[in-house]
Amino acid sequence: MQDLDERKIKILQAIIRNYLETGEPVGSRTISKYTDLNLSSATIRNEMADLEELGYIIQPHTSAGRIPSDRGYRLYVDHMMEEKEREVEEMKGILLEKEDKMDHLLKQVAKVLAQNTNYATMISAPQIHRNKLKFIQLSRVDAHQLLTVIVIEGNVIKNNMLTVDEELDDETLLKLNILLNTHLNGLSIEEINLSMITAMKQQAGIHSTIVGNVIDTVADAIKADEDLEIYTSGTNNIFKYPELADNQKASELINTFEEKNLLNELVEETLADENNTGIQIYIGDETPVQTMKDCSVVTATYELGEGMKGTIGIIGPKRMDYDKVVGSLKTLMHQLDDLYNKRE
Amino acid sequence: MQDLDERKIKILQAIIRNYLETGEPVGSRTISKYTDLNLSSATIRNEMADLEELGYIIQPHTSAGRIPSDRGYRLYVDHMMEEKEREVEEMKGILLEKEDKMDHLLKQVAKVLAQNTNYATMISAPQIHRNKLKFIQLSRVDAHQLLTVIVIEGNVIKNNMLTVDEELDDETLLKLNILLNTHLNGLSIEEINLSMITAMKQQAGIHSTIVGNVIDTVADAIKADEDLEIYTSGTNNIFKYPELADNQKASELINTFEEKNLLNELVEETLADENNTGIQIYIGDETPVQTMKDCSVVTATYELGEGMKGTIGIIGPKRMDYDKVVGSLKTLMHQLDDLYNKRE
DNA sequence: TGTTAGCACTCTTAATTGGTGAGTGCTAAT
DNA sequence: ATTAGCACTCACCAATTAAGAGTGCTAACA
Repeated sequence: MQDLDERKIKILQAIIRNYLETGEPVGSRTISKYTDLNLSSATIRNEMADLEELGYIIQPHTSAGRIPSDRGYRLYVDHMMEEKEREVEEMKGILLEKEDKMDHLLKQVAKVLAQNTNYATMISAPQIHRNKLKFIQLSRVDAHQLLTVIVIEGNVIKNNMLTVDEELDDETLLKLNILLNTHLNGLSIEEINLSMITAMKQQAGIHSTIVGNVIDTVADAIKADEDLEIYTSGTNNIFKYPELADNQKASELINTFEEKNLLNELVEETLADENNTGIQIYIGDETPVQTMKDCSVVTATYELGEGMKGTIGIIGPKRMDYDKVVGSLKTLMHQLDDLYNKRE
Repeated sequence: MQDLDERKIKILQAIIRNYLETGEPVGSRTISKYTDLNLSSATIRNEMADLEELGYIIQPHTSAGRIPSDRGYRLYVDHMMEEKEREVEEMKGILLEKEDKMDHLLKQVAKVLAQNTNYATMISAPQIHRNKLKFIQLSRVDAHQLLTVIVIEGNVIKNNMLTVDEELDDETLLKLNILLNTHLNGLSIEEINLSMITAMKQQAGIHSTIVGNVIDTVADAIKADEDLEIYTSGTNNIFKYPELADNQKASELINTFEEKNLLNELVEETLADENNTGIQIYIGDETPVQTMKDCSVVTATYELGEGMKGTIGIIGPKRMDYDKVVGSLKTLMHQLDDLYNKRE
């Protein structure tokens, strides 16, 4: 950056802005008119030659205009971007509708964001970090079927249906419930050890199998949360950008969005980076997901309180409208905050 | 069909078989060698001219070979197909793993089927027709939070967390539970009428708000089941077939798979048709989903007992390997049957 | 009468060519 | 330091050509 004077920066900025709009290589004459520098195309050409040597722009072939390199984009998003005010009223309306089921909410967010930006989006369900058991309940649904309900901190609810051989009367059921709750409440999965389990089984007497089953269910419930849920939307938006729309790339990208576990790295990388304002930008090769090396990825971390953090990602071409995307994400994060405060 | 003699049928069959493999228009010389008819290409040409006149095959342009028309495909799947034995061992293994959560199972089925066939697949969650309430339970999770658990016939479980102002002691809770269950058990949503609700609220006294909330939850729970869940997999398989892989079509198809509600028609159409062996084939324009008019769609109805019916669909190019697909679907349906019997 | 060989014809596909225009790099003049 | 001017490059497009596959038709044949 120190190797760039004022004028070079202005020119680079103009090149990037123009390329973001058109997607075509931009030539010296265009810049000469587009900027208020009042320089001839020849001068611009000289400057552009410098910029190319410094690695900020690239010539796709000998006599074409220039396009920004990854390094150029990086400089742009780091220093030259001006965040515009975003109009996300539409988002507001939709989001604030009554949406009490988490998965619906997340799907909705992904969808609205995709429609709003015209890029592909993903959102990961909040990860519960302190997986403590809050509540267990065993109920008899009919003669041989028991329903296990488990509530984890953060009000995440898991169910399981259990088929049992023996018939249980109300009193036994109550006893089992008390047994389970007194022993397990407030514990995390690591804190439930074998001796505790044997003790409980002993107290349960002939119903020890049930206790065993319930504990399995608890284990499952907490484990199931580890392979985190990811929702995506607007994947077909990639077809709007010719540089991503060729069969090879499109197929790979679509596949990445379908096999959502391929997005895990993205989520983890985003969550790992703590020292940021909440928004990160990966340009081209910087991305943690290989198949997206021709894209740019903008991610944000959202938090719904109690340490429930999740990741939102927007995936588009390198020439994505960074200002707009960052703006939208920021607005969205505020709205999620509001939503959480209302919900509690 | 009556207008086709033995030889014409053999030739048509050969054309279709060959085209299914190669995807290229097939010429007279190829057929002359491919079949055991021992006819020269000239004779074949004459026959092909006839077949074209009858509408079973098409010439993409004046001097190319022939490809099957929709009508040709139709004749093929109706009469000329020979179902081969399918090797679906892989499927067997994966499916029979412990999968107690319905949505996991369905995702798994879609995925395995997609890998097995190399086409895009979809599966709809079984629709519960008789939506009767089986069980309701209100539990106190902490001071101001109540957990509502609702079990519907077919062991579908729904939860909702309820925030209440008043604190409830155990006894009141028990009373409310008894109140709710005695009134509502075994009822379908249509059977819950206003007078019943007022009666319950009256009995609940100061806790009538809670009763109201619970009933809302019940309504939601049953309603949520109506916009049926659909899972898809292998959408990027469409890129393997050039005739579907151009940007326009691919984008539309991907979008159809993402906006799963666009697949509803397919599910409904399949479920509506009762008088079949369980497998239906839609060729080209026959499909109920407009965006798939360049595809063929093979659907099957599966049943998990208690009238819980769902639909499996395979979407691919018209030149899909019908034998294989039908075989796979049949095997799969048997396996689902087995699975159900084991689970109960 | 059904089958076949032969041939002219059609049409797609791929490779080649030439022209055009956008854009560059360099030089010399300002 | 800036700019005008000019030769040069290269992608893009359209037109041309050649090759190859496949057809339809006719005439000969069994």
